[in-house]
Amino acid sequence: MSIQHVATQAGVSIATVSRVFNSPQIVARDTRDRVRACAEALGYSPNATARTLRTRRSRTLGVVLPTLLNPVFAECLEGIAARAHQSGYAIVPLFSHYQRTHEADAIGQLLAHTVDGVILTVANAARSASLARLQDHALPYVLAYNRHPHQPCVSVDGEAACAEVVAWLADLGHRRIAMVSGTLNASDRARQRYRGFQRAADSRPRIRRELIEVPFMQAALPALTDRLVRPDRPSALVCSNDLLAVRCLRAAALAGLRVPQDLSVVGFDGITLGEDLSPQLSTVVQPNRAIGQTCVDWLLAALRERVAPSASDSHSLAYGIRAGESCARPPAPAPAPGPAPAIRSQRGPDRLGLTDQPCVPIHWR
Amino acid sequence: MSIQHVATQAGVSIATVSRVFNSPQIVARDTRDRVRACAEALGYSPNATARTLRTRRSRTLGVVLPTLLNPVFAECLEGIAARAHQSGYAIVPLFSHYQRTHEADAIGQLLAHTVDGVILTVANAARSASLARLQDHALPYVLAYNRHPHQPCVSVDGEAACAEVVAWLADLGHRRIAMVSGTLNASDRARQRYRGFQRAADSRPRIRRELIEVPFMQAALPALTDRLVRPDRPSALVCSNDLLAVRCLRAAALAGLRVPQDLSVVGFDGITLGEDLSPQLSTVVQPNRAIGQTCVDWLLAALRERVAPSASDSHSLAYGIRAGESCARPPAPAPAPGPAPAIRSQRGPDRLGLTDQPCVPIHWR
DNA sequence: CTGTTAGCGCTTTCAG
DNA sequence: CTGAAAGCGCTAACAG
Repeated sequence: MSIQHVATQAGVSIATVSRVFNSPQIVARDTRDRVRACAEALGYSPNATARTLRTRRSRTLGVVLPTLLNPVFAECLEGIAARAHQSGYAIVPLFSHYQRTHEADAIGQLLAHTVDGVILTVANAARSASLARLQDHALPYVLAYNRHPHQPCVSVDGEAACAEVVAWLADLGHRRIAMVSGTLNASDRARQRYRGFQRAADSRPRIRRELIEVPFMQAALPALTDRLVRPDRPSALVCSNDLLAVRCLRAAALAGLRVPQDLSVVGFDGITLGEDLSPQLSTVVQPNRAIGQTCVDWLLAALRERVAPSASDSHSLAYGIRAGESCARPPAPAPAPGPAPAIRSQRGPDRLGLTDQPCVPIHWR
Repeated sequence: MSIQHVATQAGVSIATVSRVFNSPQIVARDTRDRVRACAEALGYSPNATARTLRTRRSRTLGVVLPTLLNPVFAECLEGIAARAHQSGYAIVPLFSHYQRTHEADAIGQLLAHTVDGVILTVANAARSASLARLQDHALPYVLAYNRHPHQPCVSVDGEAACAEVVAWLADLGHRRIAMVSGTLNASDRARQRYRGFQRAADSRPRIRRELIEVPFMQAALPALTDRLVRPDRPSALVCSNDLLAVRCLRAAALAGLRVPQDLSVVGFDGITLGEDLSPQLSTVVQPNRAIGQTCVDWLLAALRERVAPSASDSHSLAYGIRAGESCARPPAPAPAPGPAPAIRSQRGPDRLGLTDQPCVPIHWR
């Protein structure tokens, strides 16, 4: 079923049929109607491949994300897919699993597929072979989640968000606060969040900060549990992502600690499932869907105007902080103001409980 | 950078260059090496679009899934993407959000894109306009998660799994068991699971079964909580999926019920996050990744052999049952054997706790 | 073993 | 307003 069939059927040339589909207004009313009727009757729709070959525009966007196993990226991809579909674009997603080689691979594939543009999240926006390659080929792209002054990025200010979280925990009375993160080396986003954590902690003299780096998600549970059973354990955990935060919740349960009475836990990402947990996860909420949609909109606008997205137009979207129920005052508050602390001594193993004092909301945006 | 450039550079015809990339063995060793060197030097890689137009094979697979917001489909898509990539195929995913019209839409897009085959999950495999359309166009397809005797499906026997779950709950002493499901009308998988639930419950005379149908995920929490505070509440909940199960856990907490002491909850899907919950979610584990991979393998094999995947070759993959920690004997066991039941009367609101009696594992596969 | 040639289905000048 | 014709980059006969 090609344009030729429709043309002969309608008694016109293929050029006319083409016009009917691409610039209907320049075709005479009745020929247009006739062609449309024939196309409809034959069930014809223009072949996207031929069109791409001819116009050198595929109406296809490449997407490179770390993994769908983290709901953050799944939500983002949903947003991308929805908006792209609305705009008549298809997407070709590839996953890097946080590995540079896969990242490079993916770019190669997309280049061969003549996608019109690329949305991607890289390990390190500062120096990425992938980005250089895209530039070489003059293929427009937008970074999602990464932040870098010289790259076009759609993201949230994770550094500020983490600083804010630390400030609130400090105000609640926490003195020993640990950041729980995946390998800092593997992700510039994780480093950014850690930087915010450091900055805020160091700006307050009485805070003792600590970094708990868990290289592999599998090994996280025992590592965390070990840390939490020691007497010098932190009273609050700031996690670099929600998946890690949920694991911390589990580790706390295994260590016999109640959240939030014995331990406060804050996540980062705002995955939907966190709202259903008990205690509900306190977390920094990123607008994942909006990040995806913004990337698409920006990229398509750039395509329309034939200019590459410029770093100076980068979007920093607003984040929110969900108070949740996993944060409260520390078990032994600072002696300064407030009622005298009651030391909790008997703590049954394998016990979890919601706070009986109302949770102090941290902040909403 | 086209085949022409490489050809002139290497001093051969474009046909030879093409051969070097498609059937290297029929090209003389040294011409082959020379061509390869030139291609490499020029950074040439064959244009996929032109190749598709010519060969009518795009090395692209269409994928239509309900949504990525459910980790089940995210995991499945990961599996699909990984295997497709391994085999040199790209994927074009589209999401139906459980709506027939979107499903049809998606098929239209994929048809225009000349994908080589389609992997999809439909609302109702028994009569689906989408499947009919694919057949009309002789586009090979495989269904994921759906089960139907006359369709090529890769799935798990949800009916048997649910029946098994009910049997074990009954053996634990549960008499009032409810199935919690999304709209049965919207999904043949949900209906299948419910059928297993019914069958198993009805085969045991003393079981009182009940269906709690929650049309919208948003409305689920109050509906469930309301049901759980009533004195005639079920002692066990069999949920049609893990997301719903997690919400049940939340509803139980809000209703002041401890899981599993006061209420047992079983999920379906085996999402990874369930393992980190406290109590760890008891659930039927589906091999989501393997389902995706199997779909790809089957479809590509069919493509290779130029035959459409046949219903008679459908794959029924093994499921597992994760014992977890969210199931135990009911609070007031049947009077027959065992110790006399202690009625729990004072139950503080907003309290959660892990079981203090060890959880009875249900089963592992 | 290699080159020539005819399209795949479509868009886009250029004439009329 | 419409048609003829020239390709987009590549593959696959068919000759040699």
